[in-house]
Amino acid sequence: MGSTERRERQRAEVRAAILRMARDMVVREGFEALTMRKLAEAIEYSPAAIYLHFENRDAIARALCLQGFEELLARLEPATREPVAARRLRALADAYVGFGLEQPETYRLLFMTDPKYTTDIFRSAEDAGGQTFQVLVRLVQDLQAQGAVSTSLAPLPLAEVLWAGLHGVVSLKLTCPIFPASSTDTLVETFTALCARIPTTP
Amino acid sequence: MGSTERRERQRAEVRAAILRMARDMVVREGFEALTMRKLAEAIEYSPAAIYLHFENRDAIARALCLQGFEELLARLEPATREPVAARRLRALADAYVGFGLEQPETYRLLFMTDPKYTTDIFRSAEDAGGQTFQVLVRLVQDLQAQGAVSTSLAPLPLAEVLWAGLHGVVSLKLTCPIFPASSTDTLVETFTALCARIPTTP
DNA sequence: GTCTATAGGCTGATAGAC
DNA sequence: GTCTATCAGCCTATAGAC
Repeated sequence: MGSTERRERQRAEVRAAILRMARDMVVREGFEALTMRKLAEAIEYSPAAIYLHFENRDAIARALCLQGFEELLARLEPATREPVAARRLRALADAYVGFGLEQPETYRLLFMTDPKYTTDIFRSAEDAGGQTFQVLVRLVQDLQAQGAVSTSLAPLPLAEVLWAGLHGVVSLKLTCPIFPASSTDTLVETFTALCARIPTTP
Repeated sequence: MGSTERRERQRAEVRAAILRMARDMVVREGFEALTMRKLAEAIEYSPAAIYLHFENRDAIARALCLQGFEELLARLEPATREPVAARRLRALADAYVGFGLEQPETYRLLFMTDPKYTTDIFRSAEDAGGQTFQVLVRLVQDLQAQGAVSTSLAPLPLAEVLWAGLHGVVSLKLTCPIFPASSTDTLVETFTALCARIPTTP
């Protein structure tokens, strides 16, 4: 009797379809434009059907955030393998900013919409938020070990400031298309240069 | 016959009352919660009356942005008078971040809501946005002249990165109350230390 | 100028039939 | 499980009476 399994599978498929479509809609039109009705219509179900898989709209947002953050992590991953800290800084910065600008609406949902969602990412500790932050802490420690950053500054706030700086560049570019007149590349270049000077090889 | 003047005055008073109440509501509950109905009720007029003074909700938002940005400018002004560039950097940073955290909903409206509003601030060139930016450019030039920032970086992108960094700190603190675990003061301290080393008096 | 009334939409969420 | 129908509310904006 594999009928329970089949039902489970079908159920999971509907859930996945809801999420896939929700993601599409958010990417295209932003989270505000994601309504239960439009979502239902898009997957060709009635609005009520969605509530069998998600408690409410917030639950969908949370699932999308989790997914979005995993995409961000995946995007950063290759850069984490660069051994020279100063180069790793630049690679991570490029990857982070690239993600934000290429997926503006996802980025907005993750970091610029509701404190609730953003907080969730960082509260689920060891996964999403914590992992990414650890990447930055390690980077800062290596930068200091390799003489690119003053050791008189504490690594934790340094890593936080690093994140804040990148977030500032991304979010300003997103909410104010005309202000930072410099290209994204120039901004990242300038920011990373400020953060870490290239160590003089002795 | 001063009756036209009286009418003009009354008209201006109603307009001012609308803006005052709108500001209050935004400060208390955020821009999203500002609706024409609630606004009308609060000033004890009918919704239709508001449309005699403002074309639509967006026009109110623009007026509030202008006002908010002037408040920000006023808040920065004292710091601009500090002659030692490194100290001015710190004073400006404190003032900027202080404004953002004390008036979170105003800050959100100015810089984190709709690109349209934020863009307006910077397009009206010589006033609001441009003025503030000039303050930062002058700061960077002085920092370079006083040996606190490398002259190998261009002043314009440097000033933009400075703004982005401060914006990053404020907006992360606003949208993610738990993430930057460090205190605002520590973050600003760390950020300004990264931006400018204290020049060694020769 | 200010009102009432209303058009013409939208929303999240749920009860109850099948 | 899925639907239809609907509740109960919100919104911006405007027409037309006073």
